[in-house]
Amino acid sequence: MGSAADILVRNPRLAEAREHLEAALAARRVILLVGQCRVIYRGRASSELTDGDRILLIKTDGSVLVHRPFGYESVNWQPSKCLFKTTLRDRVLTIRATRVQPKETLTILFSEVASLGVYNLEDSGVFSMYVSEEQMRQAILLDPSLVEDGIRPLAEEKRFGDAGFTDVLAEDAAGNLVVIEIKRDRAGRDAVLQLRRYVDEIARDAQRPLRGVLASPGLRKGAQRLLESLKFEFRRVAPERCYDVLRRHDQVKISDYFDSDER
Amino acid sequence: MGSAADILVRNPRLAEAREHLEAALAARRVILLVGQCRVIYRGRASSELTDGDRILLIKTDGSVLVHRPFGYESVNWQPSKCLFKTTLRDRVLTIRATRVQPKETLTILFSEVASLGVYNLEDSGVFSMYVSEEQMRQAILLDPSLVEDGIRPLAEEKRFGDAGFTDVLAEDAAGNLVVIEIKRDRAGRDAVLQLRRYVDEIARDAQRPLRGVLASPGLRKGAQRLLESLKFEFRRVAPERCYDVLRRHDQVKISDYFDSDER
DNA sequence: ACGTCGATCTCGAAC
DNA sequence: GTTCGAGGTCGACGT
Repeated sequence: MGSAADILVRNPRLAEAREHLEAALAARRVILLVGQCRVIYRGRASSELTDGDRILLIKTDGSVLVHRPFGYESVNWQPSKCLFKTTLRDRVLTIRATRVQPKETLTILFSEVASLGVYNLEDSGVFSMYVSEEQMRQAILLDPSLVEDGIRPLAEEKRFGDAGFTDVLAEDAAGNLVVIEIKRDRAGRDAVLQLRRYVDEIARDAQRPLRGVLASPGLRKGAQRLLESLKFEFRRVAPERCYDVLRRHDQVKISDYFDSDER
Repeated sequence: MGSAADILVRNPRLAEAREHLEAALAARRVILLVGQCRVIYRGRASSELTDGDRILLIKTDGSVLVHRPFGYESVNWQPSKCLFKTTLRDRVLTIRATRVQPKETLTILFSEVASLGVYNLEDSGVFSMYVSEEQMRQAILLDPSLVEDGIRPLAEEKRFGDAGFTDVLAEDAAGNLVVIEIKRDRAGRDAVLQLRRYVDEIARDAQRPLRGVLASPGLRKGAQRLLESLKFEFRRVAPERCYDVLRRHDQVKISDYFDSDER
């Protein structure tokens, strides 16, 4: 890494800040600007934020984040591929980030800059997450007994009309079709309704009895009742067991998912 | 603001960085740490991110964000009210942010620090946003002709079972009940299903004919067909007209929503 | 605490 | 381009 900070200045004059900014934007560097600003957004909605101290982060892909000193979420933002324009007038440094589709603009007006950092960051790190819904699905395909003994998956990612994909379509020991909806977290009513959509869709073409099964670590309150009223079934599937299956089939890279003291 | 940056150091040794960090965490300052790190998350799910240059932002409320040099979203994070612990061992500066409920920990392991900034930021700015779904609802309550002439809202925020709230329940000129579902953006199939849920819920108790109306700026593709098959209606309601109504009733503070050159 | 729903949601995948 | 579903979604609001 060496010295990743190209620029790191405290309380720069606005003109100086603008010069660094222009060069950094042209070079597609990561920019951190901390100072007093107000923010205007116009696009899908409109917003205004009056003066205060904020952190502005501009990334290499042209995405923009404005953070207040508190709160997890950014107060204003712009996704990647923004076009930038800076102006300096009347002691205000204006940064405008424009997105084309949909057309929206984010305008940040700095009246004071506490610090400006410009960085040349290299990040080719690999990000892995466990256990996603997709991994639960893979585990169930590898070992369908996670859901039910004697069940056999019929096709991966089979599509039915506009209703989207069923998570898994299978056949049980008795020859019934089984539509399986998977949730990585406890399933609520919305998951049951989603299952119903898939079941309805498939029922239109199916020539044999059809079962709807919700596979998840648990059920939220209303889900049980709704599930019963629709004659669907619930199968408890713990992410831990899915992980075991994946590991047994060497589908998982992570080494210390359950043993690490980081857990 | 004066000098909001308490600390701003380039390439600090890890021990120095840790000292500043500990003091800043105790003082509840905003912290910006840029450098090479890897990240481990354990909680509702698990994730690992191998080495790379990242931006770490810790806020006054104990929220944490780890940003890669690209992408709008943070790669790892922790919501507010985290507990922190830092350690320095084997040339690695470890920052651990723990959340109690749900129990989850985020561990960031820095091997190099390009810059460390500690800030005392003041932000009492006011954030205003237009036009939200709630504002569209207010506009429709103020001027129901936005949806249909002769319609009269019956009650705000009337509740029905666990199904949640209807956006607006009204009575039309003929005395029918009208359930109105509002969307600020073009409405998709999910909005129609949501409307059905409210209509079904109310139909159980209603003593008179019931209509379901979807009020939004437009319809997505599948929504039209689903709407028709369920015998519901669509009413085009533009956010701009809602804004006009709100402004006419002095319900809006913003001055230049449509006239500003920021638009 | 849990459940529901909106969001400038973002992001990706399929069509 | 559009549509659809996942997300450690988050956050707000209500029970």
